[in-house]
Amino acid sequence: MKISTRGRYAVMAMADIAQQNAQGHEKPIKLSDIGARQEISLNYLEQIFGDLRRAGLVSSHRGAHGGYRLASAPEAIRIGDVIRAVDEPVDVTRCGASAGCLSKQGRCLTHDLWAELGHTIHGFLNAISLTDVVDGRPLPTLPVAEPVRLKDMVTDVMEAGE
Amino acid sequence: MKISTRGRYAVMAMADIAQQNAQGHEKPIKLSDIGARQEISLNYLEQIFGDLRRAGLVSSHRGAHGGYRLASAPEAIRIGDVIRAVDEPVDVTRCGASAGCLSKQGRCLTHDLWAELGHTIHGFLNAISLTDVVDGRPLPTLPVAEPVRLKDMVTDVMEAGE
DNA sequence: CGTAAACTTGACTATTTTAGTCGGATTTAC
DNA sequence: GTAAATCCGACTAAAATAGTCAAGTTTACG
Repeated sequence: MKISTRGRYAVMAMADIAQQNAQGHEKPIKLSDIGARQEISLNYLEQIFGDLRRAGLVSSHRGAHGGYRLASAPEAIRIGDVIRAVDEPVDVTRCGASAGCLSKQGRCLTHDLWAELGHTIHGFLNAISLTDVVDGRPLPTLPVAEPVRLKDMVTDVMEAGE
Repeated sequence: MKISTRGRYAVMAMADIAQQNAQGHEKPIKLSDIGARQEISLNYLEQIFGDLRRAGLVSSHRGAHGGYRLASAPEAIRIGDVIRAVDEPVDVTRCGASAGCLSKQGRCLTHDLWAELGHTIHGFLNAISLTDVVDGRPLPTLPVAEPVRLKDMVTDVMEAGE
């Protein structure tokens, strides 16, 4: 249950571009500069930006004085878009409603749980734009109250993990 | 960005026990039965239940007619507890505020983002008990509206991933 | 007592995923 | 035409994942 460096680097790099270069018609940003600022290897960035370009999130300009630009305004690029572009499996469940996993009963009681967890993660990442990140805007918090139950009030078995 | 089978199996197995055996003083459930119902190898289950027992989530009874019981009422066992017990790194960020990653500025603009994502995932999983899962209760949804912006309304670049 | 049924432990292994690296090809500005 | 950049695909090392296996120990029951 962790995020890959690919996904992290992609978001860092996109935020870097947004920060250098707020609007779309500025000059393109070189990967070597991004790599220097964010401490990411150039070769690895090239690989990642291949995905970002194919996903339509950035446009490239080749040759001398080339580089990358955001393909849309940074307010319109959601973090979820970026992660999905580079980090293929954003699945949380692997039993994609296939044979044997009828969400009715018997096996796979937990099917809905994983599906809903996936929705929660996506919902969070889709609610945040590049601009939110570079401006350091307050991020949405999950306003779900933890279920308070008798047992919890008496013992509180472990300290809520974190 | 996916959940491990260890974590999934642990939740499935705990839900299985809760389902067989709603209250704490029933007879213990054998791993071989759980394995048969949930189609999980006995050897693997043994490994997983070692973690669950050490975390205090189940109690074991050895020997003939032995097996496992939930250590608490199923309403008091949160899914987050189960996953944390078997699936050590529930970290989303790996740059734990260490050198070079001052969340102020410059590098690691994204630090707060990953931290908050972690909180969101934990919050979701902590809000759900074993009982919720076995009873198929409606799960909490993230009530965060997706940010609607001009650009989105015009093009909607990709179809929101899923 | 002995035996079978269960948990307990720890070491071992194979597969997959991750996180890169490397070498070269192509495009473009000057 | 040359240097600066993106592009591309194959390759590799390390780590994590998903198990397996063999040998214990404890307990119920006859």
